[in-house]
Amino acid sequence: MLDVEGSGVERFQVEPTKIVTMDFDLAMTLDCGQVFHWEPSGDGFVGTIGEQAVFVEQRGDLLRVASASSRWDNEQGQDARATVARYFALDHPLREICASFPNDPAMNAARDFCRGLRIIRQPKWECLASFICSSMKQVAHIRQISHKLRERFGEPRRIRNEVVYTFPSAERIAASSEKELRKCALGYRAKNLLATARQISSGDVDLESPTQLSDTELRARLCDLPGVGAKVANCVMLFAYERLSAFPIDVWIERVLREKYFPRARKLNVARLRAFTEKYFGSHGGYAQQYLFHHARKSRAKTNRKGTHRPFVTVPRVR
DNA sequence: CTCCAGGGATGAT
DNA sequence: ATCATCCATGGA
Repeated sequence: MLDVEGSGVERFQVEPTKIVTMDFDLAMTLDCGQVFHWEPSGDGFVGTIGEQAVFVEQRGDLLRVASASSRWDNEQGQDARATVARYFALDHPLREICASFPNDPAMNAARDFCRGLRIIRQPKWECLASFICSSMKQVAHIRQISHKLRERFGEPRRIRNEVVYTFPSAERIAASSEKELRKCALGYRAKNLLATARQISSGDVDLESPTQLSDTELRARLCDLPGVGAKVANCVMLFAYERLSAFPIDVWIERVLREKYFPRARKLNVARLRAFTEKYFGSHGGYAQQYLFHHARKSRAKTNRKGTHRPFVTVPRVR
């Protein structure tokens, strides 16, 4: 396994600094299913932003930040605050964004529930790879896959007496094999992740260049990649390309749309739902989607499939 | 144990 | 163009 002590990479700690925030809820932002690798540490969280290991802790409107990285990665030193502020999109006008949401009961409930949730700016490859692995997986298991990929193929970073791992580059994944990837519980997704990594590492596809493409063109480019369909493409557009109108439709959102916006409707295929979401939720549809998603997931968790509360607590059977 | 999950690719109507 | 199946895996 990887030996942090003996890896030969010198590291240093940046002094903890503070960031003043407004309309930001760190825990909810990290727990809403848009990103999969942050872990609780003390009263905050540890994770990586690109190649940097980061600790973040929220106290009211204050964010305490500490970071560590390899020496040559961070010559400029104290820009951890700028890195964190950009990653968490603290510059998004959240008040205005929420005010732009449509005024209906489901949306209002979600907006109230998700106060302070921000759509973050993720590294493109990391986001793309994570969502290729997300197909037919629960959030908890995507987190497990992310962790295994990092542990096996990423680089260790020490932060606050803990070890976190960077997300492996496309080159590193491409140099792997389907067999190795399957050890990370990827199942049939291994083939897609490997094929996409190869297209990127070969230079055939550049994730950084298409930033000036239209949403439609960017979506088409992403859908050319193995394992990427409309849903995954929209997630990557929203979470990594800052296309805030992208509206991923997964099983949760489809359920919300059917129940809250089309109760008792026949002939409701995905195409019709898409037409509706694009005109109804507008230019910040991605934010609206994430609020609806998180609210549905967190409030449905304790109820059964019929949406009614369980009449009694189930007791584990003693064997 | 059973159910189902931030779907996509493929082949059948 | 729409619809049905299969694909692996493990958390709840």
